[in-house]
Amino acid sequence: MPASNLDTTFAALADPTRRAILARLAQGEASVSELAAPFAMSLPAISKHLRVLQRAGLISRGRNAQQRPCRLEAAPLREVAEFTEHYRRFWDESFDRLDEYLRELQAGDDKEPRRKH
Amino acid sequence: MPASNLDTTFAALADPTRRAILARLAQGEASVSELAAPFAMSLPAISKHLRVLQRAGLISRGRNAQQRPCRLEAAPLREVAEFTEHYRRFWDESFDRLDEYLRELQAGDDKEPRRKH
DNA sequence: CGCTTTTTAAACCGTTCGGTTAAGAAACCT
DNA sequence: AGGTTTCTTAACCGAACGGTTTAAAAAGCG
Repeated sequence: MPASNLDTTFAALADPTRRAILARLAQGEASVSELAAPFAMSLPAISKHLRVLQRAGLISRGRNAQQRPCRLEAAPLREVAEFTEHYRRFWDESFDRLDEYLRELQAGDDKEPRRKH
Repeated sequence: MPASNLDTTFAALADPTRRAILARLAQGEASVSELAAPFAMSLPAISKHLRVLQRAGLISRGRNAQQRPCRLEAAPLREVAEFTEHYRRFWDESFDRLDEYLRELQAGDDKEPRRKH
Protein backbone atom coordinates (compact mmCIF):
# COMPACT_ATOMS: atom_id res chain seq x y z
CA MET A 1 0.00 0.00 0.00
CA PRO A 2 1.72 3.10 -1.26
CA ALA A 3 1.96 5.94 1.18
CA SER A 4 0.04 9.05 0.24
CA ASN A 5 1.73 12.42 0.43
CA LEU A 6 0.02 13.19 3.73
CA ASP A 7 1.30 9.87 5.07
CA THR A 8 4.90 10.72 4.31
CA THR A 9 4.53 14.36 5.33
CA PHE A 10 3.07 13.55 8.72
CA ALA A 11 5.59 10.77 9.25
CA ALA A 12 8.43 13.15 8.43
CA LEU A 13 7.06 15.74 10.84
CA ALA A 14 6.67 13.23 13.67
CA ASP A 15 10.36 13.43 14.57
CA PRO A 16 11.59 16.38 16.67
CA THR A 17 15.01 16.38 15.01
CA ARG A 18 13.41 16.78 11.62
CA ARG A 19 11.10 19.55 12.82
CA ALA A 20 14.11 21.34 14.29
CA ILE A 21 15.88 21.03 10.96
CA LEU A 22 12.90 22.60 9.22
CA ALA A 23 12.85 25.41 11.77
CA ARG A 24 16.51 26.02 11.09
CA LEU A 25 15.94 26.04 7.34
CA ALA A 26 13.21 28.63 7.76
CA GLN A 27 16.08 31.03 8.40
CA GLY A 28 17.87 30.16 5.19
CA GLU A 29 19.80 27.50 3.35
CA ALA A 30 22.28 25.39 5.27
CA SER A 31 24.76 22.62 4.60
CA VAL A 32 24.47 19.18 6.17
CA SER A 33 27.22 19.87 8.69
CA GLU A 34 25.63 23.15 9.69
CA LEU A 35 22.34 21.40 10.21
CA ALA A 36 23.99 18.63 12.20
CA ALA A 37 25.89 20.93 14.55
CA PRO A 38 23.14 21.45 17.18
CA PHE A 39 22.45 17.74 17.56
CA ALA A 40 24.21 15.11 19.63
CA MET A 41 24.12 12.50 16.93
CA SER A 42 26.30 11.30 14.11
CA LEU A 43 26.40 12.84 10.68
CA PRO A 44 24.93 9.77 8.97
CA ALA A 45 21.92 10.05 11.28
CA ILE A 46 21.35 13.61 10.12
CA SER A 47 21.87 12.52 6.53
CA LYS A 48 19.10 9.98 6.97
CA HIS A 49 16.77 12.58 8.43
CA LEU A 50 17.46 14.82 5.46
CA ARG A 51 16.62 12.02 3.07
CA VAL A 52 13.29 11.51 4.86
CA LEU A 53 12.57 15.23 4.60
CA GLN A 54 13.51 15.27 0.95
CA ARG A 55 11.35 12.25 0.06
CA ALA A 56 8.48 14.04 1.80
CA GLY A 57 9.13 17.07 -0.42
CA LEU A 58 9.88 19.24 2.61
CA ILE A 59 13.39 20.16 1.50
CA SER A 60 15.32 20.36 -1.74
CA ARG A 61 19.04 20.09 -2.19
CA GLY A 62 21.67 21.75 -4.32
CA ARG A 63 25.39 21.53 -4.95
CA ASN A 64 28.07 23.87 -3.77
CA ALA A 65 31.52 22.27 -3.97
CA GLN A 66 31.45 19.41 -1.47
CA GLN A 67 28.40 20.80 0.25
CA ARG A 68 24.85 19.76 -0.49
CA PRO A 69 22.92 22.80 0.75
CA CYS A 70 19.37 22.21 1.93
CA ARG A 71 16.46 24.53 1.31
CA LEU A 72 13.02 24.50 2.88
CA GLU A 73 10.12 23.51 0.62
CA ALA A 74 6.91 24.36 2.37
CA ALA A 75 4.35 23.08 -0.12
CA PRO A 76 3.57 19.89 1.83
CA LEU A 77 3.01 21.99 4.93
CA ARG A 78 0.32 23.80 3.04
CA GLU A 79 -1.45 20.49 2.56
CA VAL A 80 -1.12 19.84 6.27
CA ALA A 81 -2.64 23.23 7.00
CA GLU A 82 -5.52 22.46 4.65
CA PHE A 83 -6.04 19.16 6.42
CA THR A 84 -6.32 20.83 9.81
CA GLU A 85 -8.66 23.50 8.45
CA HIS A 86 -11.32 20.84 8.00
CA TYR A 87 -11.34 20.45 11.77
CA ARG A 88 -11.07 24.09 12.77
CA ARG A 89 -14.69 24.35 13.83
CA PHE A 90 -14.13 21.53 16.31
CA TRP A 91 -11.36 23.21 18.21
CA ASP A 92 -13.19 26.51 17.97
CA GLU A 93 -16.11 24.77 19.62
CA SER A 94 -14.06 23.25 22.39
CA PHE A 95 -12.34 26.58 22.96
CA ASP A 96 -15.74 28.15 23.40
CA ARG A 97 -16.65 25.51 25.94
CA LEU A 98 -13.34 25.96 27.74
CA ASP A 99 -13.73 29.73 27.65
CA GLU A 100 -17.19 29.48 29.13
CA TYR A 101 -15.93 27.12 31.80
CA LEU A 102 -13.07 29.41 32.76
CA ARG A 103 -15.38 32.39 32.97
CA GLU A 104 -17.65 30.46 35.28
CA LEU A 105 -14.68 29.61 37.47
CA GLN A 106 -13.52 33.19 37.73
CA ALA A 107 -16.97 34.71 38.05
CA GLY A 108 -16.59 35.01 41.81
CA ASP A 109 -13.21 36.73 42.28
CA ASP A 110 -12.94 38.68 39.06
CA LYS A 111 -12.76 42.44 39.49
CA GLU A 112 -15.04 42.86 36.53
CA PRO A 113 -17.18 39.78 36.79
CA ARG A 114 -18.59 38.89 33.43
CA ARG A 115 -22.03 37.42 33.62
CA LYS A 116 -22.85 34.88 31.02
CA HIS A 117 -25.47 35.99 28.57
CA MET B 1 12.64 11.04 26.91
CA PRO B 2 8.92 11.61 26.61
CA ALA B 3 7.60 12.34 23.16
CA SER B 4 6.26 15.84 22.80
CA ASN B 5 2.66 16.58 21.91
CA LEU B 6 3.56 17.26 18.32
CA ASP B 7 5.51 14.03 18.12
CA THR B 8 2.57 11.87 19.08
CA THR B 9 0.08 13.98 17.16
CA PHE B 10 2.02 13.83 13.90
CA ALA B 11 2.73 10.14 14.40
CA ALA B 12 -0.96 9.47 14.94
CA LEU B 13 -1.87 11.43 11.82
CA ALA B 14 0.69 9.62 9.68
CA ASP B 15 -1.61 6.62 9.20
CA PRO B 16 -4.41 6.81 6.61
CA THR B 17 -6.70 4.54 8.62
CA ARG B 18 -6.45 6.86 11.59
CA ARG B 19 -7.08 9.95 9.47
CA ALA B 20 -10.13 8.25 7.99
CA ILE B 21 -11.37 7.51 11.49
CA LEU B 22 -10.99 11.16 12.43
CA ALA B 23 -12.86 12.19 9.28
CA ARG B 24 -15.67 9.84 10.23
CA LEU B 25 -15.78 11.20 13.77
CA ALA B 26 -16.10 14.71 12.40
CA GLN B 27 -19.65 13.69 11.53
CA GLY B 28 -20.44 12.60 15.05
CA GLU B 29 -19.76 10.01 17.72
CA ALA B 30 -19.38 6.40 16.67
CA SER B 31 -18.82 3.03 18.27
CA VAL B 32 -15.76 0.91 17.58
CA SER B 33 -17.66 -1.46 15.31
CA GLU B 34 -19.13 1.42 13.35
CA LEU B 35 -15.67 2.87 12.91
CA ALA B 36 -14.27 -0.50 11.89
CA ALA B 37 -16.95 -1.25 9.30
CA PRO B 38 -15.34 0.57 6.31
CA PHE B 39 -11.97 -1.12 6.74
CA ALA B 40 -10.75 -4.51 5.62
CA MET B 41 -8.97 -5.27 8.85
CA SER B 42 -9.70 -6.97 12.13
CA LEU B 43 -11.39 -5.33 15.08
CA PRO B 44 -8.26 -5.51 17.26
CA ALA B 45 -6.38 -3.58 14.61
CA ILE B 46 -8.96 -0.81 14.80
CA SER B 47 -8.84 -0.97 18.58
CA LYS B 48 -5.11 -0.35 18.42
CA HIS B 49 -5.58 2.60 16.10
CA LEU B 50 -8.11 4.05 18.50
CA ARG B 51 -5.69 3.70 21.37
CA VAL B 52 -3.06 5.57 19.38
CA LEU B 53 -5.56 8.34 18.65
CA GLN B 54 -6.61 8.49 22.27
CA ARG B 55 -3.06 8.67 23.59
CA ALA B 56 -2.50 11.51 21.14
CA GLY B 57 -5.52 13.27 22.62
CA LEU B 58 -7.32 13.21 19.27
CA ILE B 59 -10.31 11.25 20.53
CA SER B 60 -12.03 10.63 23.84
CA ARG B 61 -14.14 7.67 24.76
CA GLY B 62 -17.28 7.06 26.73
CA ARG B 63 -19.46 4.16 27.82
CA ASN B 64 -22.82 3.19 26.45
CA ALA B 65 -23.73 -0.35 27.42
CA GLN B 66 -21.20 -2.58 25.65
CA GLN B 67 -20.18 0.19 23.31
CA ARG B 68 -17.26 2.51 23.87
CA PRO B 69 -18.29 5.48 21.75
CA CYS B 70 -15.51 7.64 20.33
CA ARG B 71 -15.65 11.37 20.03
CA LEU B 72 -13.34 13.68 18.13
CA GLU B 73 -11.07 15.92 20.21
CA ALA B 74 -9.56 18.49 17.91
CA ALA B 75 -7.31 20.40 20.29
CA PRO B 76 -4.09 18.72 19.08
CA LEU B 77 -5.04 19.61 15.51
CA ARG B 78 -5.05 23.22 16.57
CA GLU B 79 -1.41 22.82 17.60
CA VAL B 80 -0.66 21.29 14.23
CA ALA B 81 -2.33 24.24 12.52
CA GLU B 82 -0.26 26.63 14.60
CA PHE B 83 2.87 24.74 13.63
CA THR B 84 2.14 25.08 9.94
CA GLU B 85 1.27 28.76 10.33
CA HIS B 86 4.93 29.44 11.09
CA TYR B 87 5.70 28.32 7.55
CA ARG B 88 2.80 29.93 5.74
CA ARG B 89 4.92 32.70 4.29
CA PHE B 90 7.09 30.11 2.57
CA TRP B 91 4.28 28.62 0.54
CA ASP B 92 2.68 32.03 0.04
CA GLU B 93 5.95 33.40 -1.29
CA SER B 94 6.82 30.88 -3.95
CA PHE B 95 4.15 29.51 -6.18
CA ASP B 96 6.75 28.55 -8.74
CA ARG B 97 8.35 26.08 -6.40
CA LEU B 98 4.91 24.76 -5.46
CA ASP B 99 4.33 24.02 -9.12
CA GLU B 100 7.64 22.25 -9.26
CA TYR B 101 6.73 20.19 -6.22
CA LEU B 102 3.38 19.20 -7.65
CA ARG B 103 5.01 18.18 -10.89
CA GLU B 104 7.46 16.02 -8.97
CA LEU B 105 4.55 14.52 -7.10
CA GLN B 106 2.78 13.70 -10.33
CA ALA B 107 5.91 12.16 -11.79
CA GLY B 108 6.40 9.91 -8.80
CA ASP B 109 2.80 8.70 -8.80
CA ASP B 110 3.22 6.20 -11.58
CA LYS B 111 2.74 3.16 -9.43
CA GLU B 112 0.98 4.78 -6.54
CA PRO B 113 -2.36 6.15 -7.66
CA ARG B 114 -3.17 9.52 -6.24
CA ARG B 115 -5.51 9.36 -3.30
CA LYS B 116 -8.37 11.67 -2.63
CA HIS B 117 -7.96 15.36 -1.98
C1' DC C 1 48.82 12.73 -8.02
C1' DG C 2 47.93 12.05 -2.93
C1' DC C 3 45.31 14.42 1.02
C1' DT C 4 41.51 16.69 3.24
C1' DT C 5 36.64 17.93 3.60
C1' DT C 6 31.92 16.91 3.13
C1' DT C 7 28.44 13.82 2.59
C1' DT C 8 26.45 9.35 1.70
C1' DA C 9 26.20 4.16 1.57
C1' DA C 10 26.31 -0.36 3.86
C1' DA C 11 25.72 -3.31 7.42
C1' DC C 12 24.04 -3.96 11.75
C1' DC C 13 21.16 -3.53 16.12
C1' DG C 14 17.31 -2.84 19.25
C1' DT C 15 12.66 -0.83 19.28
C1' DT C 16 8.39 0.44 17.44
C1' DC C 17 4.62 -0.20 14.09
C1' DG C 18 0.77 -2.29 11.91
C1' DG C 19 -1.28 -6.22 11.30
C1' DT C 20 -2.85 -11.15 12.60
C1' DT C 21 -5.25 -14.95 15.66
C1' DA C 22 -6.94 -16.55 19.94
C1' DA C 23 -8.50 -15.70 24.29
C1' DG C 24 -10.46 -12.66 28.01
C1' DA C 25 -13.67 -8.86 29.96
C1' DA C 26 -17.64 -6.32 30.50
C1' DA C 27 -22.17 -5.27 29.86
C1' DC C 28 -26.59 -6.81 28.19
C1' DC C 29 -30.55 -10.24 27.64
C1' DT C 30 -33.35 -13.86 28.46
C1' DA D 1 -27.15 -18.76 35.71
C1' DG D 2 -25.88 -19.17 30.56
C1' DG D 3 -25.31 -16.97 26.21
C1' DT D 4 -24.57 -12.97 23.06
C1' DT D 5 -22.56 -8.74 21.77
C1' DT D 6 -18.89 -5.50 21.97
C1' DC D 7 -14.47 -4.46 22.72
C1' DT D 8 -9.65 -5.22 24.55
C1' DT D 9 -5.55 -7.91 25.80
C1' DA D 10 -1.79 -11.14 24.77
C1' DA D 11 1.33 -13.22 21.96
C1' DC D 12 3.34 -13.28 17.78
C1' DC D 13 5.21 -11.78 13.13
C1' DG D 14 7.49 -9.15 9.45
C1' DA D 15 8.73 -4.58 8.13
C1' DA D 16 10.12 0.04 9.10
C1' DC D 17 12.45 3.36 12.24
C1' DG D 18 16.25 5.73 14.45
C1' DG D 19 20.46 5.28 15.71
C1' DT D 20 25.44 3.38 15.43
C1' DT D 21 30.21 2.30 13.12
C1' DT D 22 32.88 1.58 9.19
C1' DA D 23 33.86 2.56 4.65
C1' DA D 24 33.38 4.81 0.32
C1' DA D 25 32.32 8.55 -2.99
C1' DA D 26 32.78 13.35 -4.75
C1' DA D 27 34.79 17.68 -4.90
C1' DG D 28 38.57 20.98 -3.77
C1' DC D 29 43.57 21.73 -2.81
C1' DG D 30 48.70 21.00 -1.77
